[in-house]
Amino acid sequence: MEQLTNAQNTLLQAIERLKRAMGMSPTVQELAVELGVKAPSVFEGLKRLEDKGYIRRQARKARSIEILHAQTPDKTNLMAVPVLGMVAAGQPILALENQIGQVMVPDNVLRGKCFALKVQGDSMIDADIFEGDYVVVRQQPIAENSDIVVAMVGEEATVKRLSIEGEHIELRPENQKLKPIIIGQQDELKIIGKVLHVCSGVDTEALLDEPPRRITT
Amino acid sequence: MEQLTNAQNTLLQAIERLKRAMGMSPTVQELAVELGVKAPSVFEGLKRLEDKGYIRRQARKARSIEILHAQTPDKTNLMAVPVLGMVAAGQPILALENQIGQVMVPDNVLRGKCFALKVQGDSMIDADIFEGDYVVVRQQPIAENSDIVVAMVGEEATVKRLSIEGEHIELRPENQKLKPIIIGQQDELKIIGKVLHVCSGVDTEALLDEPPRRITT
DNA sequence: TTAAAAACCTAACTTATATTAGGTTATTAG
DNA sequence: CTAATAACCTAATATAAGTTAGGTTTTTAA
Repeated sequence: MEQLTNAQNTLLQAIERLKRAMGMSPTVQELAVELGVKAPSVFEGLKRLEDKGYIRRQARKARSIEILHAQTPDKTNLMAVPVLGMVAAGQPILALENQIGQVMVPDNVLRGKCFALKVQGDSMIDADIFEGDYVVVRQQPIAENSDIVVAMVGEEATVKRLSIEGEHIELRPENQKLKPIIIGQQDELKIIGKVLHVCSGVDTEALLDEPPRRITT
Repeated sequence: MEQLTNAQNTLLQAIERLKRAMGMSPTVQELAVELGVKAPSVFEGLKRLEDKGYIRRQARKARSIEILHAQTPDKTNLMAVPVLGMVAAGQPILALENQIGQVMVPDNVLRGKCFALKVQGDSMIDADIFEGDYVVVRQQPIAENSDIVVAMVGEEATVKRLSIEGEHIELRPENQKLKPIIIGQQDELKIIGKVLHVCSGVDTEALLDEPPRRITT
């Protein structure tokens, strides 16, 4: 990979900085302001960075800079969340209570009192929630229309998308093949909480077959 | 939070879908194509979504839609990476070998053979690497200019930014207060690997003070 | 059933963003 | 020292993206 000049280095770092700060790729002009130069200079610099393979972009598209070789690695902040049991995503099976483990969750998704449940069944696969995944749930007694919730229907816990249309309440699976659970006036529905995040089953096998070699450069 | 109409719901879902697929917020026109309608219709829909508090945007800015209430939660895929020891980010202190634990890392950052090291010292704080953090390292004997690397200088392991200018090699701290380590011709420098990611120290205290209440809705 | 709101359209228009042209001034490598 | 490249500029231009105006049709709620 080809060397970067000073100015190119500064530019690449500015892209990373702004991207982090704004949560989106900066525009050419935003970079120009940040660096105290004019837009065409930035544009030229971007072409060089692209030639050298550090970034990729889509011609004429706004905010389309993709960083291929970040100068500074990203950071993840994980928090442990207790796993309180299983929850059926297909046929409702089991209930909650008693901690059976922990999952790690990026801390920025957590809000309020959270816990996790291991998913059984395949009724939410279109929402990318699969058997063995963990749903991170914010404990709350009320939910809104179209929230994905964990709810008790009678004695069984389930994950579904909540649909409230006036008086008519349904728990809808996210799976073409399955039918909604319609909640009648006399059915007992308890909202346990709202699903904030999904963690896929953890693969604990070591990535490292051999110990790190030490080779002089 | 106010109810969404059908069309608004479809729009919000399309925003989420495109955002995931493209890695950036879609434009009004891209949404129009996706939904098979014209741009002004989308624009109108966006205003409604904003009024109802589901999204936020910056007037006239391209790709500035921020989702405040996602319809479908994000997913994290974590993998366990073995922690092989400590590494000084200030004064080089200790070496590697022998697994002392594991850290969880989002799987998309991993490439090749990876392991983790716990960081000591504060020489890389400007790169957001703090004492107690874990650096995720890709094992490789060669690195490029401006990579953040783990390297052995004599018998000590350290994390620094590698600077190669022709024959002149330096290990530069990312901390205004500290000086670079200059590598002479006879100094022994072994590159252990490149830092791909940083994980902050894990907070294991439970988030849940009380067990989930069950309150009927 | 009827009025209001939502959802859509076409046709501009404005602003933002990317890009080109053509030049000057540093910097770098031989 | 000199030629080449990089880094910058001003001035325009082209295209993308967002927005407005004014209308029709569909849906929703009273």
